[in-house]
Amino acid sequence: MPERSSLASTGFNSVHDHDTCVEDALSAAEAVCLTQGARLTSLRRRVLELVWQSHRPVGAYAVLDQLKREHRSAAPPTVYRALDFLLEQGLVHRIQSLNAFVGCAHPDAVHRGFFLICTDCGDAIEVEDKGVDGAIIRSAKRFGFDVQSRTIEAAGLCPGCNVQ
Amino acid sequence: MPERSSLASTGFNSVHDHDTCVEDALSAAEAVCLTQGARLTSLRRRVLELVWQSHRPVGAYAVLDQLKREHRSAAPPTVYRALDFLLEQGLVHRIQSLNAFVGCAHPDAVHRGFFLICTDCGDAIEVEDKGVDGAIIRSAKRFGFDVQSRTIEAAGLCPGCNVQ
DNA sequence: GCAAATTTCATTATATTATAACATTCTGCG
DNA sequence: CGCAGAATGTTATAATATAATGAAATTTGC
Repeated sequence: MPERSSLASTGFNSVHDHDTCVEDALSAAEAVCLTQGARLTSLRRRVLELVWQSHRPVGAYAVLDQLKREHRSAAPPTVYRALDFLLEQGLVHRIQSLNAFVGCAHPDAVHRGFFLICTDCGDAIEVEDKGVDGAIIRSAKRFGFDVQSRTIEAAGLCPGCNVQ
Repeated sequence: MPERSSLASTGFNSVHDHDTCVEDALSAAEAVCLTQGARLTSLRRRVLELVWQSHRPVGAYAVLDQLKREHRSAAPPTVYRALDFLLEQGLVHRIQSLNAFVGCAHPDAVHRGFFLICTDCGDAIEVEDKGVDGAIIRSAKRFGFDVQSRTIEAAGLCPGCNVQ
């Protein structure tokens, strides 16, 4: 049974303070929504913030548990609707192999990233790599397959957890 | 709501008869289990067969619905235990983006395949491509990340469904 | 400003996917 | 046979996600 309320941060890929990351992400989100004419309501903003409070992918119900503390009416649809909005805007990603969500590291740029997920500490980093995407597209083309979206997730050990 | 009992085949990548594929897969499964000293019981064999009766990924409960027709005591653990066994033996794969399962096209060989999943007809094909895997490994190495398993799934339109 | 239209959110219920826990049966083997 | 371990039966429940309906808030057009 996975723990459901671990929103603490570790961040094996941190280059700077995590709180700063979250602030940056929220600012970027405001900008994206302004550009798109999308409404980043306080509820949606708060959900984004909760997702961002960890480098780890967090489950919808872990977010819900947090949200309930300050928002009595919060229920599953509350969180799922907010997450759907954030997914649409490209502000969060879904990690299919974990049924969990993580803040998007590059919400303003078009990107085709993938995830490295540490099986030990649970942290996930989003990696940009045209090579991976290109290889998939080329491979698909050989079958006449028109790729529209990708799910690329690698599980393993991050440098911090991979001690000898 | 996805239909739960559509075990019919279409197979956009078929090079030969699908029934033959299933027979081949079952024979290969027997061989693999013999080699591994694993017990392909009639229940497990039947679950593998049900999974194979479609090129489409099938949900555990769709398999269960079928299984119940001939096996009154079948319950969720029945199917999940059989699927776990088949996954361990590399005889089926899990499609994370669909919470579904599909027969492995190459159960006897070590492989690092990925999936092309048609959003229209639902068919999935398993593609072998060292380039994709290599690109991921290289990318991970730059972060000092040790990759142990991958989930690579591309959704889009297969040639049959991608008509102009 | 104000009413209509639209979007967002609340609320309740339920669907879908997956596992826990323990009992029973089966199988291989000495 | 009779034991040990594996496989399956059985019941219950956990974890994830959505349906459906109505109320409230926000935007839009006038």
